[in-house]
Amino acid sequence: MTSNTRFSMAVHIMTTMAYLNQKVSSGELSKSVRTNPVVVRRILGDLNQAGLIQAERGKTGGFSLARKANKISLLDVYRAVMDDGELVQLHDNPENRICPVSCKVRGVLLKHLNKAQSVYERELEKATLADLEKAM
Amino acid sequence: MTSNTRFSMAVHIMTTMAYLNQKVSSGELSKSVRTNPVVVRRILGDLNQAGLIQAERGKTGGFSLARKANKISLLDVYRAVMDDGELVQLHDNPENRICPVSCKVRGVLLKHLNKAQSVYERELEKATLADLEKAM
DNA sequence: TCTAATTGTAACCATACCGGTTACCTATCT
DNA sequence: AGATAGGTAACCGGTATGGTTACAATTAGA
Repeated sequence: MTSNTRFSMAVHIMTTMAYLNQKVSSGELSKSVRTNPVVVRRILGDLNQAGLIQAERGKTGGFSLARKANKISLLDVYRAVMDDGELVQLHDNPENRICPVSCKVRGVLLKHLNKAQSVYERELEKATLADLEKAM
Repeated sequence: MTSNTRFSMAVHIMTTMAYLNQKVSSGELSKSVRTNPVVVRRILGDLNQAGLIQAERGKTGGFSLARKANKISLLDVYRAVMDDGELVQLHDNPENRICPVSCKVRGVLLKHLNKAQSVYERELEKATLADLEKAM
């Protein structure tokens, strides 16, 4: 394991919600994703905190989208679910002060990575749950 | 751990090689990265297989860039070092055949992820080791 | 020919993280 | 009160990662 497929599952969950277009329980969603309801609820918790869904407790409880599907982008979902949204990590070994490269590389590399991530995110922003739902 | 910082280390290593502009041993490189020489050699192995560097064995052995620094992009390094170059993984739970979303989401999502990754990589392609080396 | 320095690998380890699972509390409707 | 749902904490097994040790293979040079 270790690959972090939460974003993929979150999109699956959200698309299912957009598709059904009514209140859904974590149990039902877990059947579509084919995993444990607790796993689904954990992800739904993040989506809820991000304000992308509404959660109702108690009997007859369940989850529904907080906005129309065409107003929720893949980037919204990505940000809600990925704690550290960095696609690529820097190594964090201590600097070797007598080596200029050791002191400066990461800063310079980070700028390029940030730019790349920015265009990546702008791409995710273009697609909405409505786009996905239409393709189902 | 578990974050996969090999790309960052590889860029560090390659930039150091561009900066010094002469044959370097894994021992020297490891001092700049501040890690174990074996870790450096493992990464150098990938870079070598990708044809980005040349390795010489034996006493007086060491590593040098296979091309000029302005002909090696960050994407070259990324591809050399990341086995599975996918920035984001799909979950691989089995499909629920009676649910259209379960059957189709991943395919549709994958298209968007591929497009996003494509622009990400095009961005990495723009920067070369020469650009990084100049900033040291 | 012998020695020293270096690359190339295999093996092993501790750590961290992930998704799955169980268990239980809380909230809410009937 | 009972049933059904969300919310969360705790724990587990599997696995990837970077670090480390050890050692074989290669090569230059005394």
